[in-house]
Amino acid sequence: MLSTAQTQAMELQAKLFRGFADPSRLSILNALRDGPLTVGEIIAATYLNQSNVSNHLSCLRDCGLVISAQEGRFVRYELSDKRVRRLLNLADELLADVAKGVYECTRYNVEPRR
Amino acid sequence: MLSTAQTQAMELQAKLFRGFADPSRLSILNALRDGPLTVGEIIAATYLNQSNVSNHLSCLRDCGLVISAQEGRFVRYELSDKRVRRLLNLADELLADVAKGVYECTRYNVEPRR
DNA sequence: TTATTCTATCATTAGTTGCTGATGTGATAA
DNA sequence: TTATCACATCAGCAACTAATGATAGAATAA
Repeated sequence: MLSTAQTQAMELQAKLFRGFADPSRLSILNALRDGPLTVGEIIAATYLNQSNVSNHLSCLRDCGLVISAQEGRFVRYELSDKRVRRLLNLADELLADVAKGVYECTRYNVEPRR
Repeated sequence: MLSTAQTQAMELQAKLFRGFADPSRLSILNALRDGPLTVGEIIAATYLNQSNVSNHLSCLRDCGLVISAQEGRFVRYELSDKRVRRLLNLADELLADVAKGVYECTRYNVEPRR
């Protein structure tokens, strides 16, 4: 049986992965793979709007995937840990092999809109 | 600017992570870390109900994270790739360090219900 | 054959989450 | 000071998704 502690650990883990599990957040994380960026630079790199980027950055920061530093009027963000990059790399690798399966995963949200 | 190809790649990646980003699916994946299990064994290990497990397994299989094999009346599931296990391990590691931050990530769905 | 076991699928519902525009805040410039 | 810039926060809506119970199917046992 699952203890409460195990359940909690899994909820935490799920929340961690949720940081990676949205295209907008992933595009932000990918933009940060090459180094720190200000919010404005992230907006330019991702073509998301300011409000949207800021919301996602808050989540990513709260969840420990990125860290931020105020620099004058700007705020600079970067990946918090080498392992965040390694997770992204590992996902890239895995994706290369299972891409076909993922692409065909039509269980949720890929049905043509009516 | 993001090309369509890049956008698609990120949507695929997000979908891949989404497989990990739900407590129920994670509990299934964790149960499978130690080796293959039948659906019934997964139900017993996770305390999720049959329908729920079956739905999540379909998604995990479609997304390439697990593979299945019929064995008589039973269906045996296992992780599809060593890298799935490595992703889980890496997440464990990362979580140990950022657990505090994740725990305090109250942006979504952790507010006390009113 | 019929009954039983094991698993998959489906529809409904309730809850969650991302997006947007408006507003707020803090820092610098004029 | 006031104006402007960079960013954060908030509320509302629209869309998505997980859980459930009912049903269906496939394999074996009786």
